[in-house]
Amino acid sequence: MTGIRRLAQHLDISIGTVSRALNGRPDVNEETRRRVLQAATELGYVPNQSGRSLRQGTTNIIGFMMQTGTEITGQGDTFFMSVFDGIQTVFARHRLDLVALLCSSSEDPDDYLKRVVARGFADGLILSATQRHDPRFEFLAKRKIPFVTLGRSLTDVGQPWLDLDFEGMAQISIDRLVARGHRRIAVTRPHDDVNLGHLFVDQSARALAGHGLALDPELIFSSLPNEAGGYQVARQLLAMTDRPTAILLVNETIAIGFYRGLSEAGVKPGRDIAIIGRQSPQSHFLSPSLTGFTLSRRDLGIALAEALLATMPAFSHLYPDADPRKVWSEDLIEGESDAHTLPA
Amino acid sequence: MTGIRRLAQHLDISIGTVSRALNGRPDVNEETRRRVLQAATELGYVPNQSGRSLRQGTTNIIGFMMQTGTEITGQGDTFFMSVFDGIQTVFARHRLDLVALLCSSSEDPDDYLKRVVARGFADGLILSATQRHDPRFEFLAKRKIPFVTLGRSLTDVGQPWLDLDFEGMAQISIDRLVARGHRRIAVTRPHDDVNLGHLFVDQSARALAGHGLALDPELIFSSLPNEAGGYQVARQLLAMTDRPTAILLVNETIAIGFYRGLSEAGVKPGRDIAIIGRQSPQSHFLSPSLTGFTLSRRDLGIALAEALLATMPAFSHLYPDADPRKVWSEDLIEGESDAHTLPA
DNA sequence: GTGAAAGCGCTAACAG
DNA sequence: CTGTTAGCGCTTTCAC
Repeated sequence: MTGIRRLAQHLDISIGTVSRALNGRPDVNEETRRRVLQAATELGYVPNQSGRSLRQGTTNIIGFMMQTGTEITGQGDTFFMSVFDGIQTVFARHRLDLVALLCSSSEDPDDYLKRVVARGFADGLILSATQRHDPRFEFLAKRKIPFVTLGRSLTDVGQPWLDLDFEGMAQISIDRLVARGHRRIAVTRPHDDVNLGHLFVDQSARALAGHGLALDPELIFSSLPNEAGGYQVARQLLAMTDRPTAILLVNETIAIGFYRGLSEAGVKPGRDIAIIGRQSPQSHFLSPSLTGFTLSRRDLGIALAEALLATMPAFSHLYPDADPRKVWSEDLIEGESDAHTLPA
Repeated sequence: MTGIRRLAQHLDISIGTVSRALNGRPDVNEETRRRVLQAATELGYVPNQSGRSLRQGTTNIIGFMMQTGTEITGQGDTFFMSVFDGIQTVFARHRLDLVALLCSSSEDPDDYLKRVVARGFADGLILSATQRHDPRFEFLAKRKIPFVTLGRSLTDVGQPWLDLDFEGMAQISIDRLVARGHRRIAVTRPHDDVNLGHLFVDQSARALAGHGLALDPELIFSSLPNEAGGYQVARQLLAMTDRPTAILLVNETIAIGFYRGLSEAGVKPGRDIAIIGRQSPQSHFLSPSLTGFTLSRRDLGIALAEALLATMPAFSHLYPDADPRKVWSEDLIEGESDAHTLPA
């Protein structure tokens, strides 16, 4: 005898009543409810999730899909941890649990997702690392699984998304650098087909065009979105005969490696080259200080969670005006890495 | 009509046979099995996890419990991402899925764990951030949930564990620094009651004693296990009248902040102070280069997975000589941060 | 080698 | 307000 049955027997009432009492149904005698709740605490009873899921067709679990292995993630160390924390403050209100679905680097993400969905693992999903064309979206839409993505894509099935304002970052950065006399400006982009790379490079080109300048294809540096990638970019850049005078770093993590690569050659940010990047817990400790964009990861998480809940039938009424698609703008923190002005 | 029932109807055989065919039971006609497997692929059938779990009492899921929020983890995402990747190479052989159980920073870890277990969420667990006294161990042992911990604890219920060799790091570091003429050596430790802090500080003291030296309590710096914590330590250290000549950094992430704090005061590692720390993707790009310990996170993950499986009845026969408790030693990579020798 | 049927723990519909 | 019961999808006896 185990589970709800044991609890019922212990209290000498039926399992139906126990279930109703625990699930807050109104049609239960308050005294009965009190006894049930107390006994549940005493005996440490918690409903078995499998039984409940099987019956209700829901799991109360939301999955955040991410790839494991270090080269891939691209966000800095604690990026996701902070986002998770924001998500959870929202989910806690609805007794939803967030788990990270870890797709091994040796498994195809699309296959992994299919498996997770078919198993009925989660009630909703959050996808990150959205690709320029992302088949996962279509699959989920066909299966009518609620999901939200952190990142846009050319694939559009009407799902909600949140994304950082890469166009805004590009525009502001370019305007700022041009105003300081820079004409030869480089940009970085991730090596793979993740969507943000396209957004960032394209908008940089447009912004430059607005000033009558062109984005030299030689000045688009592809890199792994990690420290080593940044170091590589620095080496490549330093080897050029006609070096850029400024560069935009699109990934958070690459600044550290990039700085190191420069310093080995005695090239100093804010004097010999202008850098605009993104703030992170690590970049905070670079010297000269980095001029870069910052955002509240926690707030981003909260918005992600609300956007997802707004698409789930069971919760949508609670989030009537959650923004289904939103570009999340970031603030520029001025540092010393682009402090100098070029002579005219 | 859905699930296995639909598949059976489609093939015009019974659901029992379908189940047996899919689960590789021997008592199935090979031709039948072939048809079932093919139909399953065509229709994209994957067994519902809740139904299966309810029946079998297992979930085929292993949970890795971690706390969200940035200050707490101390290790970066990338640390865990690499460990996960190692774990998954082992689990893939047994069709086990690894998920990260994300305990919100606002929830008590012990309560969270109870909830997860009672729900029957996972067949086994991996715990990190082990505390000096960790009630989670006793709880899991009582419930007979297989688990392994990344980190030791004074709490001992006979569970398997893996841990980094903090004593070895302390001993080697101290010996090395003393040999270079250092007598006044500082150590860091995490601010909370995580077990590794105790191990590291205690062994440092013993190692010093071996050289006839004492660990000055003033030279034990508690810090948040992140970049900001390292910066704080540097500030405190610089403010002292009788500064140490060397320091051991126990956390991976603090080196960056610590370097920055020093450089603001013009204090240079390897000249004005000796530093021994731990290598990480970020520390790789510090200058002067950090002398520090390194390990293969992926191999650590593999060992963790094997240690866990060795305790699970369903798999133990496959891992007869997995080491149930192992201190994982790290290699010292010589850098420039402790290059100098003190005058006698 | 296959089909029929029980039952895992739970919730919801229905009867009282 | 409470008890009884069907059935969620699946695996596993037990007959045949």
